[in-house]
Amino acid sequence: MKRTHHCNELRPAHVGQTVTLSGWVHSRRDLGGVIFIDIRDREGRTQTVFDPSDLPADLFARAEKLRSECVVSVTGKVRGRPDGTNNAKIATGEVEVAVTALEVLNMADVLPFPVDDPEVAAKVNEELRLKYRYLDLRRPEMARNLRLRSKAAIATRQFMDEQGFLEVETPILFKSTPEGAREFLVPNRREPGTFYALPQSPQQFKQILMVGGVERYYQLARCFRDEDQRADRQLEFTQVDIEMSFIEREDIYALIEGLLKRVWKATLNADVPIPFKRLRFEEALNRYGADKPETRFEMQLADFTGEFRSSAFKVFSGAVASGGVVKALNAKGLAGATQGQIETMTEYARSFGAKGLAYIKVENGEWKSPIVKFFNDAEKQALIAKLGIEEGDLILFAADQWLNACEILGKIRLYCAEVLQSQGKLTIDPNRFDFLWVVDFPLLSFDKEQNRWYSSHHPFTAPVAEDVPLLKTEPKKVRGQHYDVVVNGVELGGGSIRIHQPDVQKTIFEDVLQIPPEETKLRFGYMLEAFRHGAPPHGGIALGFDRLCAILSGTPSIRDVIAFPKTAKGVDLMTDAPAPASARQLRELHIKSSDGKS
RNA sequence: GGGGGUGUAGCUCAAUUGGUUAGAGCGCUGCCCUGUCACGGCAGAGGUUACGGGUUCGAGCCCCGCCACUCCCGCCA
Repeated sequence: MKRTHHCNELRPAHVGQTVTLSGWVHSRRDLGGVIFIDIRDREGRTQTVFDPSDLPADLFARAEKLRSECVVSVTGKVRGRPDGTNNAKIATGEVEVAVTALEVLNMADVLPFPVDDPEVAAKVNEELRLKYRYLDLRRPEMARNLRLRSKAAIATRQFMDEQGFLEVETPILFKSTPEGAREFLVPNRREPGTFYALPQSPQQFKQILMVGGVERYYQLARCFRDEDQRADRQLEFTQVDIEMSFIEREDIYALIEGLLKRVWKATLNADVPIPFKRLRFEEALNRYGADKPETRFEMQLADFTGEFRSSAFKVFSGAVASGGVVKALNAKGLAGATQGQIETMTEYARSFGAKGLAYIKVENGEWKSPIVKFFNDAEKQALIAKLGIEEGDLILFAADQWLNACEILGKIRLYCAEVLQSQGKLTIDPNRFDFLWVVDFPLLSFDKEQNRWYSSHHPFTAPVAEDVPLLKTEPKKVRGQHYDVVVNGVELGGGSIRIHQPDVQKTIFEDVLQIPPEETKLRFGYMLEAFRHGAPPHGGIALGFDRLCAILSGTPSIRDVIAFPKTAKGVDLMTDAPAPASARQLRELHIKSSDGKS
């Protein structure tokens, strides 16, 4: 037998038993006469003792040769530690195993980076961690993340099963639907010049499943998007994909609240209060400057459009005159912001097309600002009243079209919070989870360059029933039956009630989105046809499972909750994928590469 | 596609204004050590300063190029 107990199991109650532990050499302390070796497995670690007075010389000699991360199996007797030598840092710290037999299952080369010291290991260059991912995964932090992810997946499946959902797998080899994210194409060997595409999401299949009478579908679905990556975006990722028939928005809210409550309980033993708050899209932008508001701190935006409509400060009154708004934010206690910090904020504003960033520093009872000389008393009083201006505050302004002004200050709000946190002036409890729904999104957005409307979410989103008459007259005012679930400023997922009437869907495609009928037929014909054969009303949602796990694990990067993630350029540093294909493979696939490499 | 950051020993980092032989801790190797758990002590090895150019009497440091990683914008229906 290679193991009788795992390495986080032995307690004083086991004293006297003969046990066998298997695992990795976590650390070795060779005192010359006696050697202590901590054996580590995925559960924890246990100290073993090699005492030469009890051991054959050759066994002791082999123990002397062990080094970090060798794989061993040791047998010995559990005993209590001598007085004063307990180790309170580990769960097995009251006992040790007096070794009588050692089997070296495998030696290990010297490590490229340490895995035993959490503080050092956490700082190791990620490039190195990814190249030697198998070592990285041995670190307790990473092992914990994988375990958390597994627990979250199991809790999801149990909950969805209890709620009567069927897990249905949908194809990975799908058809290109050239709208939305760039897709990965897979050449078809059987017919030159034709391609599959990997799905960006199972969206169309899950709707078809509703037409197929499944009624309640879910899947932990792998999705693929060939877009540039971020800390929270990978080329391939997993979403909890859900679709239900005969429901309204409220049913989805209740389902997801129940699901997230279950997942948080199962993984962190945390109690998530439900129901979640709800914020209208417009309100989220007006108050937090984002459609995924971070609500764990206040610092809300205020509106001064009315107050500055006829201001002597032309930047503000001019913005209002051209249909824009004036918004402001009070970063309490940030009057001491450095020039560099102000510059960073100004860059945020510029990246949204603003010319600059107006601000007021309130220091020594004075308003220090290049613009305050343009303000009259009424304007100043309005600022004081609405923003609660006090000594030490930093006031920041955005004057622009509504969405832009909100988003500029939204970005700056988050940046200010970061700075205030680093200065110890703002504390955000890392164990606090602020869930909320963002609702009442506009169904459509206008693309100025192409002079046409496009779907804010996707073209299958149903309009709010009472807004349907506005579709052809005032598209801007039509609200979609769309909803996003947000936690701590992270968009965890989104979904909608779908259009199930073929005529409404056709109107959206052809009249509103102005996709030519023949193209509609080519791209979505099978869906429209399916909807003509008895499509139930339905709706659904997709949750970003990697993001969910990252939140649970308390890490900002989803790479830390994916066993084998890719770099920003889409490279797997361990396997070196992607790699050139052989000439023979290309020939079979009827592919000619134009880069000259193959 | 664009902007910012990083790259020095196996790992984490330092190196004054451009100035001697590029240092430290950990790790590694050897020796010593019977109660350590960040074991301790002594000694030692280990460097194309990512890479390619340039300026200079002299470059880890300045300039140009390039590569990798990373953060952000664009993009992500």
